[in-house]
Amino acid sequence: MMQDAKPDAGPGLVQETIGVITQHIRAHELGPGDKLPSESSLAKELNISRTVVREAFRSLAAMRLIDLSVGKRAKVASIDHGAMSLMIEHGVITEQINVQQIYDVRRTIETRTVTLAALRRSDAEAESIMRHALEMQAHVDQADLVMEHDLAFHLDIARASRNPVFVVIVGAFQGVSRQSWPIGWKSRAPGEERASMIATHIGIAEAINAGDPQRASNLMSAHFDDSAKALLLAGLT
Amino acid sequence: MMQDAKPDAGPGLVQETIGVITQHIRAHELGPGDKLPSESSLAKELNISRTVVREAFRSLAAMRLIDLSVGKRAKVASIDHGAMSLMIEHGVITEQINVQQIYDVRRTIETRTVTLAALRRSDAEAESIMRHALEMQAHVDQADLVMEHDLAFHLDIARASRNPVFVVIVGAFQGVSRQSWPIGWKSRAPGEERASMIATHIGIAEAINAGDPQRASNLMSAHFDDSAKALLLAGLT
DNA sequence: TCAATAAACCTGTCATACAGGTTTAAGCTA
DNA sequence: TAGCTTAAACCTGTATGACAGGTTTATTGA
Repeated sequence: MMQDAKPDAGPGLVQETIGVITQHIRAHELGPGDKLPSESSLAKELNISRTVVREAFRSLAAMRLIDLSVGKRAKVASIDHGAMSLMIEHGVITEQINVQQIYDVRRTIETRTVTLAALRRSDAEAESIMRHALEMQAHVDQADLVMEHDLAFHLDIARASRNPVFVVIVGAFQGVSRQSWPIGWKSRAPGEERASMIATHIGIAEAINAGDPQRASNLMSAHFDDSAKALLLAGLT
Repeated sequence: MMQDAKPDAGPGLVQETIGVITQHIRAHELGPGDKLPSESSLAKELNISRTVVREAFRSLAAMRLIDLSVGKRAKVASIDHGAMSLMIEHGVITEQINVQQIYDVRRTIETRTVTLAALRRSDAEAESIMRHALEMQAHVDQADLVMEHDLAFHLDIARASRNPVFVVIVGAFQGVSRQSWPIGWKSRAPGEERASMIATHIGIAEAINAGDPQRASNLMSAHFDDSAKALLLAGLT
């Protein structure tokens, strides 16, 4: 099926094996859910040890290109933001990225997703988005609930954009957002300021429901201006 | 230093070990270049086999959170688009993402990077961007050269935005762009159409150099409209 | 003091083994 | 013969031990 991997010192056997596997997916036009060869069969075929194949599989699983589970064969995976989440978190932890930069990216992406959502959303999507906004309002006293519905709100909007790349990117930022969110929340005074922040979410949901991309986009942009400012006031560079 | 990993069947030893290592980076505030414990010492410390530690290291290396090299200890890595490139490519190959969707994301991101570049670029950056545009013009007969300078042009603009997240995202799309670029190029008639496409790049470079974010952004947006249309005409969904 | 050399350490790969989980095949029953 | 049960075959997760190089550290000799 596939040729032997050359015993090349350069990239390393594992790296080459990763290449062989991705090539295999390409060549056989595998899609999500399709099964890959077993570790042992690959090892025999490529004349390498199972150790190497395993490390290649692990690498691909780390990038979420394949799914592993015990006893069963590896499967081609659906796209998912898990790996990208970790990368972003790592960038923040090692101080290569700061929170303001993330908010700039989020604003850029999400003013687009909200525009597309207003144009393309299904009725069910519009309703789900609105529901999250209303839940935020209903539980304004429970920060954790507000946060979860806030995150779900933004992710649902990305989904309604019908572009999976936006979904992945928005999802990828949720990990770090979970950490900075409480800071922004605390920096807003209970009462007026918090209510206004939630009102903006409801306004966005209404604009999406009304199919008004311009208004949705303006509100989203204002929301991010506001959030970035709140974090800045709280001392988050 | 760290506690034993519980023999939990749930996430698996490797997954847990990945957690331990990222926690270690966090706890010790390690930055890019800092060294991690050796495989054997980690294995002994966590009472697990070196096999497990190795697979955890490989996973982190696949996500580009750490760098491995033979003989030397693993180091914390700088952010880099390698893993995200593979993820995107995988999404395209498995038909979970199409080229038009990628162009929408690129347009969204790059109308922002070009705006920031016009505001923040150093003189050296403005010059480098312009140079790539001029090289495209100078080698209009050699498609591969035009493409490489085109890609470098866009990446340099992202760098000039001074936001590493944009750089990673733009870089991540270059892999797939390399595959669709020739299609778009061929769909443009030699002479007028190709010259006009390159002229747009020069116009963008000029706008960045002139510090005119509005014009830069408009030109970039027009460029992506044009490119997406060219690919559509060539039959690329 | 400094440079050459040896020792200690480290990663990459291999072979083997075994405990479970999963799929497949065989066999048995009705 | 159809359907269910059970055993065999297969597969992944983890452990152990081994050895070839590459790298760092310590030693030694001038």
